[in-house]
Amino acid sequence: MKLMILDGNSIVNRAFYGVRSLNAPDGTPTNAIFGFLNILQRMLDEHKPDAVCVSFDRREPTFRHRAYDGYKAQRKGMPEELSQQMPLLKETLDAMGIRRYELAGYEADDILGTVSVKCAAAGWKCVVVTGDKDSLQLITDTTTVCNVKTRMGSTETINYTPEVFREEYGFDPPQMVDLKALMGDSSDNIPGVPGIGEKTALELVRKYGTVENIYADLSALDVKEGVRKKLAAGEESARMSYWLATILKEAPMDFDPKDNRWDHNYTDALYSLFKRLGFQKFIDKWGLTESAETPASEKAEALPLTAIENANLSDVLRAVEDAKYLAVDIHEDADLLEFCDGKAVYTLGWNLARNSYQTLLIAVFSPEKKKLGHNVKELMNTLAREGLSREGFVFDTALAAYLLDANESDYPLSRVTARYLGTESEGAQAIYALYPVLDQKMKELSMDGLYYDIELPLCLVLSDMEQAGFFVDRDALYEFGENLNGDIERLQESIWQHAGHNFNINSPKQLGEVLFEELMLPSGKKTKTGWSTNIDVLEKLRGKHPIVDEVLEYRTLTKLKSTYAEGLLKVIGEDGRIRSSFQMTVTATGRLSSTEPNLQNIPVRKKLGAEIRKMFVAGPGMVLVDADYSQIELRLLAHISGDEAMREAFLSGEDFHRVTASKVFGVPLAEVTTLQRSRAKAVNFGIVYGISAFSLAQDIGVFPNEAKAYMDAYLSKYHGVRDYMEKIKEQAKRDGYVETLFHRRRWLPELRSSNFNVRSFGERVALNMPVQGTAADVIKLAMVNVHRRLREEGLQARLILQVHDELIVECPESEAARVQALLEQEMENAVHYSVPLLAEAHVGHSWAEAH
DNA sequence: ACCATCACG
DNA sequence: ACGTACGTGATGGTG
Repeated sequence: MKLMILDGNSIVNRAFYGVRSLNAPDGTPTNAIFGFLNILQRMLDEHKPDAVCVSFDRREPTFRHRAYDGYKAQRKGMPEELSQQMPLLKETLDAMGIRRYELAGYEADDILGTVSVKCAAAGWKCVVVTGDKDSLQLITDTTTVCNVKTRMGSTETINYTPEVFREEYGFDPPQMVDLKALMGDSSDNIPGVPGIGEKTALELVRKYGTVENIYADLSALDVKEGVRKKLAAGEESARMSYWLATILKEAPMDFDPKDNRWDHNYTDALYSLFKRLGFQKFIDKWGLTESAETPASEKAEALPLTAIENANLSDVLRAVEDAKYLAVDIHEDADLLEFCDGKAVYTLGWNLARNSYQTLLIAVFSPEKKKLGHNVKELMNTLAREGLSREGFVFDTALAAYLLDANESDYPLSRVTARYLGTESEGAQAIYALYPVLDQKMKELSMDGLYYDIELPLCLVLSDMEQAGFFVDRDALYEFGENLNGDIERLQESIWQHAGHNFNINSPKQLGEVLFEELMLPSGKKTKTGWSTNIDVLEKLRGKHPIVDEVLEYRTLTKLKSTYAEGLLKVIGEDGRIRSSFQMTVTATGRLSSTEPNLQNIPVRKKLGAEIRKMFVAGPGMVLVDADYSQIELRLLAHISGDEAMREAFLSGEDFHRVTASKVFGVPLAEVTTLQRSRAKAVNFGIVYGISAFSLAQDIGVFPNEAKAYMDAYLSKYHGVRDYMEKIKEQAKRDGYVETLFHRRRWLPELRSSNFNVRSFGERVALNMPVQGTAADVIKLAMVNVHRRLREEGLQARLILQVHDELIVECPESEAARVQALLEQEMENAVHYSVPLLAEAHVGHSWAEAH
């Protein structure tokens, strides 16, 4: 027999921070309950226990508080959003028939300890489910501890048996107490020994076993003097911590595992409770049915479904005519057209619709008819292929969901409804129901301007760009690829010769073996799944062996051959144009991305690669106009931070990297050397990314202390930037998100991580996102304005590509000068900030020429 | 499916 | 003491 006990407080906390923003239809937050149930379900599936129960902390002080004033003194109360979910969670467990245990004066941990011992006495196995490491001390042959981690939305578990524990820690489970006694635990306010961190504590426990042994004879320990001193000074604290960290196994409670037997014995109340919470997912999954007492008003309202094929067409047309707005859903793969006017859902096969229902389609997709969609840009592409109008879209539910949380990997309708309606539904009715909810949220978060004036109008701009495509000189590209063959083969032969045998040079594994084991090249240190052979490593090996240069060149050439020559040739259309797809809901910062193919990473930095851009050309009789922003991110940083020195540098019109170099190196502007300028440039970029001195050093090839001196000089000259860096991190920690000047938001769950690296990453993102994101907002706005003006002014010019700070327009030669001016004007005047934005446009027949 | 690598801003 | 720059996508190798 097996009993599973969950550490209620610990799991609900994990759930709260792991699942964001979920509300019941009445607005009550439900994310913690939802997450808890997901974890519970997973644990039930995984462990298949015969009995289940949950332990909770109580508010009253415990025996530990009474004995030690500092204990959890600084424990923060739960966030309001979580504490209001606790009674509902308990109600849910009651309705599920799962027992709860709480004990005044004791913690949930003590209940876990006591229950695990009572299970053992009764001959039961016990599984303790918790998100904390403390309970690992309870592991025995009959008690396993299942540690639950939520990592950015997904849940991972580790089942600790005594063997697994020993493997990871190098000592036995009860010694967890000794470890905590030495290292302490800041979240529980267990002090440990001042000055002793995790590393040292682990080492001590592995070597000496217990606190008792360590203090039996301090002088006999084989440790550094400093450690011995800290141990001596901290003895009292260590003994107190030992006691605080020890989980009690004989809390005064009546407990018999038999009383907790559970086999999906839900009560009637569960259905109506889940209805109230909007947990349709669990109602469906667990096959819950309505009990007699559920009020009729709470039933889900499925609108009547009309199959248009069998209906009176004039009735349908009248409904379309009368509708204030229509939610529209097209699935070409499933051959389905569906729309909803709030009163009924109408369906029709898409192929049938496009072949035999033109009148209806024209009515539904007339520019005047207000429409809602999910992924409107895709919908527009479908309509464009049918020659239908793409105007009149007033809402895109996927786009709104992306603005509300840009961290999701994608936004299927079912996920969006689950999150914002609490019911997992799909189709036109779901889109219709989402509209008022998401529109309201846009306004609440002040995103309505960004949403309605930029993102939504951008759908049509991007749809046009995707339709247009970029003309490519197919023959030249083919020849370029073929011309690489000779060199690639020559390099391959020579590399094999050096190695003394044939091997796959494209395999980092095989290459690593050749370089570092056979040729015994030095400093093959970087490892993860083997030797690292990336460009940084190889650059350092230059000159040590002729094979190195050859491998680097081989890599360059094969990259060009496979990704660019062969890769692009595969996707050139019959008309000689390449049509990329621009993704609006992918990046966390608000940038676009480009796929199938990616036209935002066409080579330019190296000479040979840049050849490729000569093959991206204007169509016959046309030219390209290419405009890019000059240092838009640094200009925005100057504006956002309000740094006076940085603003002045831009206003002066001088070369900004040169000015920076002059400040950092303390030399007159005219005396700045090329090297100084390039280092200052690296610092400028690094600052935008939230760099460390170490990485800057790595980047520019100086010692870290020198890099640090540069950064210190930089931040003292641009002290507004330093203040901004502090301020934004503070704000991000307080609010849990950062935003752009247009209120585009990025949530930063990383800042709450207990992992140093994850947290540091969150801080760098907090610095970078407002800058990178605002630049994305600005160019998107410029695109919308450019697109509108080109049409208003009756030009044939068309936007065909955006590369983050660059726009490319294709137009008849006769329009070139006008388009050039128009682009510069719209890009520079998209916004007016305290630092001017500069854009420069060039005309040419190829991308290389116009850039 | 995941990693390593490398192309871009 | 940690481990070392933000944001993407395509490719080839590997298990």
